[in-house]
Amino acid sequence: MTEMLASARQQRILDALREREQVRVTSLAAELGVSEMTVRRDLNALAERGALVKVHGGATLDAAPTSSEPGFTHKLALESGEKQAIAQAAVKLIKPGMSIALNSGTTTYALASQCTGIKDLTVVTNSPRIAEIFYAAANPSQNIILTGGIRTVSDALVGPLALSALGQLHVDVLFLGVHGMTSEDGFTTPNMLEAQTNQAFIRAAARQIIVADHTKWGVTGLCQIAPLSQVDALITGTRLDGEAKVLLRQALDTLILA
Amino acid sequence: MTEMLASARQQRILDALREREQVRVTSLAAELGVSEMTVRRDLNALAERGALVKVHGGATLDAAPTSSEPGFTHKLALESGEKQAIAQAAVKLIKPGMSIALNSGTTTYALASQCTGIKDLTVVTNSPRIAEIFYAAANPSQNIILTGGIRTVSDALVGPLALSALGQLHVDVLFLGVHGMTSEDGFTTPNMLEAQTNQAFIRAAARQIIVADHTKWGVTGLCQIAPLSQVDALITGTRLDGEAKVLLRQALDTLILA
DNA sequence: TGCCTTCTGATAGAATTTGATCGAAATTGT
DNA sequence: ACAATTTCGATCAAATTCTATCAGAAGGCA
Repeated sequence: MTEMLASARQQRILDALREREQVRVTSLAAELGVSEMTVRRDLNALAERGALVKVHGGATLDAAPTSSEPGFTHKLALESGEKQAIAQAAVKLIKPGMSIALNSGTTTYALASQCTGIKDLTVVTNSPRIAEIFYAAANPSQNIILTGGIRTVSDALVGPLALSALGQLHVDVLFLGVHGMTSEDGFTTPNMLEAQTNQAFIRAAARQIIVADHTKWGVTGLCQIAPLSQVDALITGTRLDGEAKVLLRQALDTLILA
Repeated sequence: MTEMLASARQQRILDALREREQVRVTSLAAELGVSEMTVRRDLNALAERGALVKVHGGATLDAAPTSSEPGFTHKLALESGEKQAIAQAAVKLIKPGMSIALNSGTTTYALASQCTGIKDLTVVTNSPRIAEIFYAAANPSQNIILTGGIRTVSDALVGPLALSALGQLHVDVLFLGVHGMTSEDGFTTPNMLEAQTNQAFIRAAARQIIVADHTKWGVTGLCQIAPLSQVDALITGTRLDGEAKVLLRQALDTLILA
């Protein structure tokens, strides 16, 4: 049997790995007809490039089960009638020439996809996906600013860079999506870094408008973004429960039911 | 057997390559009835054109074992053999645990798509599309930092936010794609804001490595990023003309021909 | 024919790859 | 916890491959 090129041998190791999840040095040496030392060197080379992970006796694919991230599907945001209604109510508040901010979230995503036609709009967002909507629309009169930072699983850029960026910016209106809201705990989110970033959003905006469907009421996330009274308005769905309406009207200047 | 034209011989090498995926110098020399030296020269010529990638002992169509992973490979940047070879040479310089920076560009994009498997890698980039490669790969040991800013048509985030972000960061190695390079004008780009951002990239990195295919030599863009001497190394294709090699070897510590 | 350019082959030294060996380290069984 | 077994990494020598360089062969042109 003719000898095999080193690169081909490494390719076969990866193929075997994908098929078997796990390979042993001894069996690879036998299968490939080379010494164990050579197999070890190949595994080292591949591991150095991150193509596999070495374990005692062989190698395995980078386990990384990547716990099913809830994700963020295009549909999810746009299929919901309530989110669409909220977005429609919100977009009426946006006029040409304004500057707005949108944090990452499915409701703000729905709002963004209704804003691409507005002239002379400046948009600040920490969501690459929301930014992508505007990039794709390529409206030359619009100015899209992405905050930078590290991305969370829910597509939000957070961390020092995001905070630093938001500290340098001021917008007319912020539309903020949240994960939960209650009378006692205010607006909350499950991610501490996102909460911090959202607080920076609030400081950067002259007016704060929360956009949240009715299912968010009564939910408390890990970390508070702000008490109810700290924002100017809330846009939510008509299905919101009656008691909640009363409590929200007390705490907020404006409650819009879409 | 009548002798064969050089071009016909190279064509037969390509045919054999398409059929077998891999060819070795010794067997080609025997099959074609020429010396190994001639085969090597043919392989070099074909590699310069990007038609194949040389490996020890022979050549392959696409030697990057990592690129065999099915998935998110945007053809546009990845189809060029020369860019692939440059990316392949560059990725060898990246070790697990390092922090790297990638500016926006097709060559850095090709490099990024070969880096998704490297463990404990921190990546700073101003390209949403490069960031997206890493987001999609979702390697939990990797840390992806997007600089923020305003996006140019060439997918680069620029402006005050980008500069501010890069001013706060320090990475081990920068891989910088450029639009042009000449002896007199150094590395250049047609966009002034990108030039400014790229300068910030250079300041943020302990080592600067330019990645550019041979077509960039002799081209001068609107705005200078840096003189040749300001960077540590250049990775380019072997097709680079001889005089350029001399000039670059004078100006740079390291010239890598991939 | 004589000269020049291009291609090819040969050679030598450098670089890479491979296999073997051996002590160190890790795993397993008791 | 201890010993036996297996596996790992470092090192050296051999083999293979690569690059650089020189010399000869083939073809074009005056």
